[in-house]
Amino acid sequence: MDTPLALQALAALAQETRLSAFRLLVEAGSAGLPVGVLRERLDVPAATLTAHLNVLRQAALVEDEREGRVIRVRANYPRMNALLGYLTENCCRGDAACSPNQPCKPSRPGAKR
Amino acid sequence: MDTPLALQALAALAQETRLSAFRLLVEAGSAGLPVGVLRERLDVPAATLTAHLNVLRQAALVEDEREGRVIRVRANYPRMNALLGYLTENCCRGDAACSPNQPCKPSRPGAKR
DNA sequence: TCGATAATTCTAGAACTATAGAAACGTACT
DNA sequence: AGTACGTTTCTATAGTTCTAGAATTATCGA
Repeated sequence: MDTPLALQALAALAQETRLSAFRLLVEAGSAGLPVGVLRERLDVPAATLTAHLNVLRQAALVEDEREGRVIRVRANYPRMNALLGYLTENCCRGDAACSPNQPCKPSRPGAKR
Repeated sequence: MDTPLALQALAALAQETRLSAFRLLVEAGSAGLPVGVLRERLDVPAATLTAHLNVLRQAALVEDEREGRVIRVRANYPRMNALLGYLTENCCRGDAACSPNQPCKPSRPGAKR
């Protein structure tokens, strides 16, 4: 990940509604959540949520897929892991004891809550 | 780490000069760097750098110590690790295969560059 | 084709953030 | 005391981001 992408991702996450939305999606795993469910859980007007989702989309932190009228949104785990890696890159001059971040992979696509 | 602290840390990092400064400090390890060295490497006016350092300080991402006229700034590793942990918390519904982030610890305080 | 529902785009005002010059402050040296 | 140096605070301006109502688009079922 390069600096402009990391900045975009950080700026996207640096806002309460977006951070909460992203965390709900990270928790939801690869099944993701419909926009309407996010709207309900976050309790924001639809236009406001869309504006925030657009920021997360541009930063490629989430992806979505239409299912009829519903749009299902998912966290982009590889992008999230790339961001974590970027932040710890060259930690302590690349010392082997440092930066041992392991990626987070959604392993149970449709598991129950 | 709670949500307001995470937001503050993310907002602090979501700016080019601050992100670069923080990364230089992460790389520098626990020896940190004097403000003047940061100013030189980042090539920004002193007042601008101070304003940015104040944001990183408020977010507790850096700490500093006066050494005579020089102020030496250090990355706050525990805080950085807490932020990374916050972002992956409850990843994929707390699945054991997920969120195995390991902390980054500066292990060689005064190692050469 | 119509009506309902899900989500989006458009828009504009309010709130916030970045930038950097000038002045001030703290420490060191003579 | 006086000068130099490193850093900060103060301040103002320019620029960006947030928010949400109203209008719009897309899909579905009858």
